[in-house]
Amino acid sequence: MFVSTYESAIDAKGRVSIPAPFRAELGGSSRIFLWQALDGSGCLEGGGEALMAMYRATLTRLAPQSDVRKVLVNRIIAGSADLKMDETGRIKLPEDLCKAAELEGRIKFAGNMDSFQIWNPDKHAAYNASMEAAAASPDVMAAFGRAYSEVLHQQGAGHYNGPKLVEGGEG
Amino acid sequence: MFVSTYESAIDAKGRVSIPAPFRAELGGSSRIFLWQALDGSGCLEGGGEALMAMYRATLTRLAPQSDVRKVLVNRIIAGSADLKMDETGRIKLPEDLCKAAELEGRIKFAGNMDSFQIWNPDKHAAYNASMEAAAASPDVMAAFGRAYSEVLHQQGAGHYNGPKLVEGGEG
DNA sequence: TAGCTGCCCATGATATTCCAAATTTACACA
DNA sequence: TGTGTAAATTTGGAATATCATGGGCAGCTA
Repeated sequence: MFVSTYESAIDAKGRVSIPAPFRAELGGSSRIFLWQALDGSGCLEGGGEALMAMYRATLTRLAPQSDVRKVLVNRIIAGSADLKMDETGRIKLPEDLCKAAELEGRIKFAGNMDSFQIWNPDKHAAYNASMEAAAASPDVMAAFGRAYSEVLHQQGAGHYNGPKLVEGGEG
Repeated sequence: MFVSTYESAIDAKGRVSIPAPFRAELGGSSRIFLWQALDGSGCLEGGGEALMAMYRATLTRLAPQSDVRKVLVNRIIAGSADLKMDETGRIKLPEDLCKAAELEGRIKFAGNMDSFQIWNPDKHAAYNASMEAAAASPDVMAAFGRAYSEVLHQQGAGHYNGPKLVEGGEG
């Protein structure tokens, strides 16, 4: 799982180092997909072959000529850059994606569970601030609590059954 | 899987280079099929032998004299150009398909999972814009979220059971 | 014979790979 | 707890390979 936030820099050639913990999450593959986040937040979203395989399976479930599928295929499949990390774990960010997300100089990598995000640092700070404010809302915590309970029931017949649930990965 | 979007040019002889990543996706075969997209979007759709084999199997499942089968055979089988890439990965676009899709000068190759599309750049930009607007719709994200959950459930029997869910493939 | 087509090579631009230095982080030992 | 050593990671830059594209030539077709 992609966790935590890291800062990195774009060098003169447009290359950026993927944070080492995120690289480990890619499972040895050096292929990375990047696209503009669908929510209009202005960041890029990215993942590896595993995520793209999941998305492919997801999109295949949607009706072939449906508007929803067309939109998602356009944004995620056609809209993705298909990149390859070099030996030292760097990728070259495509010009158009940099422009779309206003990336220049330094950038932020933010974990997003199955995927990660790439942010303009200023935008990320603003986003963080809005999230911090929203987190105080009782609705948020209530929804979280309900979902958490459901998962507990589903997994262990109502009881927590070990650290495996949250640790997730091997070393 | 055909992913990402690439730009290419039609040269004086009517030739276009297939983007190298798409060539790789054709699995060594130099045979390419091209036809007008069925959805009326005005682009061409194309693929290799693998896709055509899938289509053949699909069409064979339909009742022999059914209208549906006739229509699809007419559009996809009879309507296809059967092209061969040269040594440098180029094909010659047939006149009629160029005219139908208004291709001239520069064109766009857009990945479409199992197939790819060929677009007039202006039309593609307009299509992208409409897709981007539609992507913001809550309905689209909701449909995507539901389908994604279903895939997760299918793979993990409804509970989170470690990183396998996102690793998905072989190493 | 003229035009089209397929095949070949040349070339510039771009991207990828490789090498090496600098910085940071982790670890062991005092 | 502080310090030194080792490892890993992040950088910078250059060499190399790949790719898109233009043009030439021979053979086929009309």
